Amino acid sequence: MTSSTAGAASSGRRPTQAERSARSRSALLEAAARGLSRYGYANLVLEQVAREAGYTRGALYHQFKDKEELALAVIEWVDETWRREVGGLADQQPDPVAALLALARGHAVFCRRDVARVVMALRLEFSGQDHPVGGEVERISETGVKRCTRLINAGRRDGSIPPGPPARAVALACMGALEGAVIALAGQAPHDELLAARAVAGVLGLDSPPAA
Amino acid sequence: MTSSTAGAASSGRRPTQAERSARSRSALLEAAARGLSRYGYANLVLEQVAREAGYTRGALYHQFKDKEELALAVIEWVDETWRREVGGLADQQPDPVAALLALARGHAVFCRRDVARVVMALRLEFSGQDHPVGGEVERISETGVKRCTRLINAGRRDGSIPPGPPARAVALACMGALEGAVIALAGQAPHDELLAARAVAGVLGLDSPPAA
DNA sequence: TACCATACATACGTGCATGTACGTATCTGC
DNA sequence: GCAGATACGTACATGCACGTATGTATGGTA
Repeated sequence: MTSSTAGAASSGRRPTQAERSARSRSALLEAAARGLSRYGYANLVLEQVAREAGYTRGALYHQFKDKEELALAVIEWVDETWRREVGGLADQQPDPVAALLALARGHAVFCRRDVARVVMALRLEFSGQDHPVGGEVERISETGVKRCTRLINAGRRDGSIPPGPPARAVALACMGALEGAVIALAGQAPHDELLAARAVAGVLGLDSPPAA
Repeated sequence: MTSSTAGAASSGRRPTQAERSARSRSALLEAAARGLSRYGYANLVLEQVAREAGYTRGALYHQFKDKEELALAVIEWVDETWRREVGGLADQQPDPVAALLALARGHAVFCRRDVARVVMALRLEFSGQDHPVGGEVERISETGVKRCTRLINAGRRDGSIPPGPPARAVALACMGALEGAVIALAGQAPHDELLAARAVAGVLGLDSPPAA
């Protein structure tokens, strides 16, 4: 009965305290993500987060140093998930245009979860300040823009993307339009995918992409 | 010398108290708009608003009942300006597609001022709540979407816009992509106009619009 | 000039959310 | 089983920003 030392994730009758801790952390993280997406950072009330996860603020302050660290953990978690689910999708495309469109569609699907608006909400809330949370959001957004910029430059070299404004400006508009459209649609499947792809295609200066 | 009863807006030596009041109100309103755009509602500190306008909180609470009424006044002011500068531009276009593209370009130009993000910031902050401020923002956003929907339907009837997802979904994506792109570009003239127009054209399913 | 209303500044009270200190229960190594 | 650590709950203290009450000066009016 005490063989719950390792590997007994959901089968072991007695959960080890490491598992308990991880479960608590996950639950709190998910609740915080939902809360941040809905209310933003300033309006996020930690007691509500803890209650929604089935705990009290005591548990929260045991897992995270303070509100800021909680938010940073949420951001990192969302970013990791995004890179896995969306970034990977774009990486295995043959040409730049296909990668950009896959990125758009993947992001739309990714944002069907309520976690969608975390990044944009926090970016808006902290833009201009030099708050650590804002800085982190800015950082991961910047990597996205950079990736987009590289794809645009590649597409322009091989002729699949027409010339136009500086690649960085186009990339900024791309990501912005994508996020804006997806948030406005609020996960209205299945149109979100098509419309997201159309938005980025339009910004890139391409003609209407295939509806499939 | 006491002929400052009426019409002596900026010429009268002694400003009447109605003028003084109006000036104060304008200054406070403008500062509040900048603040809301930068920090959102919750993070907006009224003392900072008043100080930035050259007053104290006393003046602010003399002009506005409370924080909420101040925010509502800002929203109304921004909305009126938008309808005048952007809505009018779209109204005098001959066909629906031209109107939608004019709307995109006009919005981009409109958002070169820092007031740009007020609406989107507040909409994100209050989405899901039933706060009066959020309701008002929702209301004016809805009228924009409705206008866009009508234009899309008209364009589809006359064949200038291809069929696709429900007009309302397309309209939502249109406005979202437009706002997102413009915010991301942060007033980078002159590319913002072109890229905004491209974004909406893409969402509508049109081919690349003229670069002019 | 005397009086009142208005515009604005200052001072105070209050609520709410964060962070911390402390208490309690459950798990692990000996 | 027992001592230590770990997970979590409870209670308290602090700060910050809002809203209000009060004071003061300036403009309008008789």
